[in-house]
Amino acid sequence: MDTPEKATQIATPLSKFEDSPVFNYINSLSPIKPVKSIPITQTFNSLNFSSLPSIFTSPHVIAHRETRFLKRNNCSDSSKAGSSSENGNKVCTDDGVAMDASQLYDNSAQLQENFDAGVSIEEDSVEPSGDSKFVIELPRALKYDCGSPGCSSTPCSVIEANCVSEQAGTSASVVPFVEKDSENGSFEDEVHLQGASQIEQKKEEVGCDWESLISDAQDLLIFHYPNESEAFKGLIQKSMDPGARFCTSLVTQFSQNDLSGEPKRQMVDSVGCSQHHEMMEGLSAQPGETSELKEINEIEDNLVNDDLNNCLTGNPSENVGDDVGVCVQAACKRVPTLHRGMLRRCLDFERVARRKNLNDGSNCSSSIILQSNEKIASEDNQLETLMPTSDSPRCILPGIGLHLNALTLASLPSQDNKNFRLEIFSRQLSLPTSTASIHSPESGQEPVQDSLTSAAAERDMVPVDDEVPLAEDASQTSAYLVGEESNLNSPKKKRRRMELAGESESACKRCNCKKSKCLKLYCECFAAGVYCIEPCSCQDCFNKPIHEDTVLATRKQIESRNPLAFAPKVIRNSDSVPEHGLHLQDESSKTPASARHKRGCNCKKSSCLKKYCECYQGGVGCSINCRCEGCKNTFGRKDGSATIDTEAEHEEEEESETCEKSGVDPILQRTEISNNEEQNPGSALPTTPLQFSRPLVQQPFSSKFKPPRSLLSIGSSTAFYTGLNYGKPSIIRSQPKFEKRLQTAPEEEMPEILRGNSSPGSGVKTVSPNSKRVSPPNNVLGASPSRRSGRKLILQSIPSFPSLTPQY
DNA sequence: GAGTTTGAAACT
DNA sequence: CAGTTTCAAACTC
Repeated sequence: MDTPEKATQIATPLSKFEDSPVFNYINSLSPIKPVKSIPITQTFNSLNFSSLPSIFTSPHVIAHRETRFLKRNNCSDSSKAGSSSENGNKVCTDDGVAMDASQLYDNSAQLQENFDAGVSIEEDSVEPSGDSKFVIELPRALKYDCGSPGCSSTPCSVIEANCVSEQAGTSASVVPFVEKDSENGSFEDEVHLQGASQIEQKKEEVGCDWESLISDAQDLLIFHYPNESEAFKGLIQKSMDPGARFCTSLVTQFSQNDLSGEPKRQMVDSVGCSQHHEMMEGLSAQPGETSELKEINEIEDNLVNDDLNNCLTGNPSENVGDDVGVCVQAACKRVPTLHRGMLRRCLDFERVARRKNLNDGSNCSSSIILQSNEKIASEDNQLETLMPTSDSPRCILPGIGLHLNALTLASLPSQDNKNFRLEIFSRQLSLPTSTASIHSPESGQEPVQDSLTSAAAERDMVPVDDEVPLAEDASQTSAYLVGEESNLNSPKKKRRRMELAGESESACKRCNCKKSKCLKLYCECFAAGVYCIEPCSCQDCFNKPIHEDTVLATRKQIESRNPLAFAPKVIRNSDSVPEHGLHLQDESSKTPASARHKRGCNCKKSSCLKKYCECYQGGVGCSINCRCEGCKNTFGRKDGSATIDTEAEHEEEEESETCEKSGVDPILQRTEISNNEEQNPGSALPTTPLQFSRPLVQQPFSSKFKPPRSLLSIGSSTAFYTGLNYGKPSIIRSQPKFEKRLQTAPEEEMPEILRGNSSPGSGVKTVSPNSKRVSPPNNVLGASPSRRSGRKLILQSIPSFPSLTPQY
């Protein structure tokens, strides 16, 4: 490439310099004899050998990056900036879809090519255009992969990145790219404006195409995943081929496969994008390809997705930025805000968490999903921190569901964290867990199935819930939606999905902060560990990916003040160990609710009957920790009047009524349902029968629970707690059945855990209100216990865990 | 949609 | 640690 020339050029000056009188003089002063430039030249040569453009580019990229950030900030602050980023994400997602389609071909080689192509595309975009954003990320990834000692192989990182992109749903991970792209594309965007506008029109017409795309992609993935896994393996093994081009891969696929049926269609999707793009730009495309594609497109009238595909696929050969820009616009409209926002939101935090978790290893089958997530993180140059998937032996170790706080505290067991993350991701991200799982290279079927199962489980859950639009996290909803998509293509379902999405979105965290800049716990988004998104009507919001540093710093600060600040406010009984004591469950079962508010409320006028009351809002009864006056909490009164099981049941009934309004109850109902499902794993999940056992188990913790809005700390940190550990805040009740069965084993473990982790004091009731904050240690501990609870479920499914948990 | 109420969070 | 202030959600009209 260019490197050799550059090297020579560089070398030349050096040699001249050596010959210069000044140099000689300096040499004379120094006792050390200068070595001639040859070695230096060699160095460059060596670099040349590596010849990874990424290496050279990366520095530039990095340099640009700073600039990019500045730009971002400028743009991002405006609400639109976020949209652009989102769009970008979508674009990436679309690409991912295209990739998936290509994967369907079952040709691992093709898949590899695709991956390579995807990588190359980014590189290409970098070199020619010099567009900072898009380029930046990949180069870095490459760089890290190649250079970082920890990284076993570049391919992995690359693969991860690809996977991320592939996960159409996971757009969140892609976000960084998107933003970059959007920025880069400014120039190009203008050029393509017309095309974009056209696309937008198409989008409007198409309506749900995006979803259909996703669903289609999922379906394909599901069916073909085995191949994919193989392909992934191959990819992993295979070293990156920077030179490979996406177009090439597409062409190859096309030529290789005279595709029939779906494969063709997929091809069309993937290829069509580039084609379409070219056509729009008036660029010359490969003739044969174009014609064929057109035909295909015609055949498939419904593939309005072309727009998306185009955007998604992006024309590698051409400026990515253009495609991105166009796609972004198009994608924006298509993609439900939920997905976008959620994805982005969560991802960033995740990423942060990852950063903090340097130790995360990831090879376990379960980790597969994590890898995908990590890939996402890597996009933002997180690769540095990321450990090679293969490295970590820890997979076995029981992870602690961490919330960001926990992450900071210590290196966490990779697996659990990953799992949690995955779950979180699945929730948060519109992308179904299945997507993520698909990408896992090593996981082979298992991971996929797991993810699928989880998704399926969610689906199952959802259907039940369907009728009851619960206040769910948008993330959950999104995940659910995704899951649905995979299986359900019927228009009704889609509509429902859409509706749900809308509802979920409404349920999704939104803030209206005006003075806090969304950097205080006043802000629900911030408190939940989630970035603010479009739906938020906040002012001067700093809780955006752009201000990641600020957000993190603020979080740290707040955490330093109150380690539990970002912990879920409501803790399940089992999870709540720190406060109530794990053993208490039996005893605690007598308490009004299985869950309790972390700190307790301080209500004086609301009688704990309104959402002003955090306990009530969380769907939990008041406890000793509460300092409320005139408590009438329907979920359980402070005095314990409601504590009895029978009462609890009544309350549940009442709650169901109440909750319908509040939106909390539905969750509970769901949980119950989920429990039933868990009991009968096979019943619900059609997709992956075998793996149900695991997913089912896990799901309860992760995905199934749809904590009440306030409770649901969607954010990574909180999300971890909420969803995984403490998770189920509102769910708490649902647990009764679930817990009772599951806990039999778990609870046994719990005591040990408590002993090991929690201070003796925590054992029973950390009643004192003050203790609320005292818990920091507990929190940490609590996190682990909560994990266990989560683990518990997992453990049942997985034999190995039990042994591990006791250790704690 | 504006205004009020409420209680958590933040501050002193 | 207690008291006060600030803040934004929840609620009411």
